[in-house]
Amino acid sequence: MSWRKEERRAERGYHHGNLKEALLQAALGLIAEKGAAGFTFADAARMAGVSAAAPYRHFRDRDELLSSIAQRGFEQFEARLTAAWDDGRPDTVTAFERVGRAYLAFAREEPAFYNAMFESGLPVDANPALQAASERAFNVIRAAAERLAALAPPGAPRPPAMMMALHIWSMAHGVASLFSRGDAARRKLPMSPDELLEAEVLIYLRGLGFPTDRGPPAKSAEPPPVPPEASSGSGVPPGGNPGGPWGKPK
Amino acid sequence: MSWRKEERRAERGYHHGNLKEALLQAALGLIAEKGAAGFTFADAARMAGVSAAAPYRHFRDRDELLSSIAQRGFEQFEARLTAAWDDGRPDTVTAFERVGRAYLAFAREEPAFYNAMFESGLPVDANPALQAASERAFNVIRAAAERLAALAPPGAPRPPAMMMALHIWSMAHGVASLFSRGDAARRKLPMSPDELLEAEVLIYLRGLGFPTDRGPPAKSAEPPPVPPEASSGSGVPPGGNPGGPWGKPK
DNA sequence: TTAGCTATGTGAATGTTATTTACATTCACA
DNA sequence: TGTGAATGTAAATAACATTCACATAGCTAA
Repeated sequence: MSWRKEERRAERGYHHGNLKEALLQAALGLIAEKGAAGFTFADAARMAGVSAAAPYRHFRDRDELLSSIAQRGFEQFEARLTAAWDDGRPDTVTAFERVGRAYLAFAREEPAFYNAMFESGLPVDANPALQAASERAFNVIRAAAERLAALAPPGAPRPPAMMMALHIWSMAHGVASLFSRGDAARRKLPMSPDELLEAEVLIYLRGLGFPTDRGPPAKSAEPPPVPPEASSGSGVPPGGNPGGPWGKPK
Repeated sequence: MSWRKEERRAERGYHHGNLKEALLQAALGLIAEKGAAGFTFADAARMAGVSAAAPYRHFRDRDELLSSIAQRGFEQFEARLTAAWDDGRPDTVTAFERVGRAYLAFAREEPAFYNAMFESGLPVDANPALQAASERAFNVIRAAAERLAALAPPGAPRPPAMMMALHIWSMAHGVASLFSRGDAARRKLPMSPDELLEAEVLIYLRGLGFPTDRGPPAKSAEPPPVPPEASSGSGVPPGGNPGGPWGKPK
């Protein structure tokens, strides 16, 4: 077995050629497996087939690797939220819910990124670049909330968009953290995390006086929703549960 | 400085006398400072004035210490939530909100416990005792939701209490995780985490058709709320913001 | 009281990790 | 083709987690 290292070296020569990227990928895999806490700099190096000191040519230290991953995570996160929002098509509420599902989907499908971003204990606001990336991702939610707020029913007081955005964010993050990942996900729930969040958001919006067209107080102030298009695959039939937020799932 | 160890030994003799508890306390302090990830078994031992091997007489390994802390945390958490709920006095909605504030207060005032419980990456459901303790804490929220659900307005469909409980839990957890602790708390918010959560819950309850007596759709189906009593000190004036969930904070 | 069992600590390994340092190998390019 | 910058390596240091053989103290039964 001890020839492995040499063989790999032979295959690729003294220089790796793409070590930085290889380390990021290795770390991503390790974090997905054992969490950011269990991830080890040495392991990543080993996985990339280089000595334990090599990574220091590309990252100041272990934390910088972690930060890089979180940074990249926020960027992909932003991209997915943006795609889900799709500029509010076909209608604001539908698109808004799609953003929520995208949030959960990201947490589920990219556990390593999500872990690095929200559960690694990284001092996000100590790193300006990270801070900014996180800000940009949040701004997608904020912009969506802005559009939603503008739709406030004529009579009702108009809720501050920022507050709405923070509320939605906290719901999505709460559901994702508690039910949509790792072991806690195994807790027996009466419904899937997606359904749970969807219902939560719908009830919340209704509490703000928005027409959600799927529950009791329905009176659309917006052009009627277009037949649902294929949404970013999130495992939930587009359009949600007919019959209100807590209609029994088929 | 090197006499410290001997002196301490002299003070207490060969046996510590209460090492297990001392280790738990030391760990609690260390986790509060540096997070569960940064906490070190050796440090705890040092802090308690014993050798690095001593702790193994009381805990199988570092993880078991962490689990013990999480366990104890869930117990205190349950106690605080129970006290906040106060069996639904003076009225169900008020008591329910108080539970929410207690959730945030715990996250804020017991960062070490909160960290061990929710952010340490401990496999909660791998440990039956932990699992059970966490369950018991959640049941306080669930019981409260049960009572709230029973109050559902006559005409409206009655929401499943379990779903409500999960929703409230996710809101509280989301706000606590994102805004009520550590560095992220420094994010400039338009309102305090307490106010944020209170508004969120009120809007949500209104969305379920509950009279929240502080917003537009008010028609109490319950004996009118008693003048607010002093609630568990949470920095928010008991009774919340008059003028609706998003009335401008004074 | 005391012999001896048990609980609790101690020091000295072992093996692993993070990180630094001095030195080696390549690459890019003047 | 000579050379400086970039990228790797091995070896060394220091801190941990964990284990093991041995030391002490507390307590109990004779």
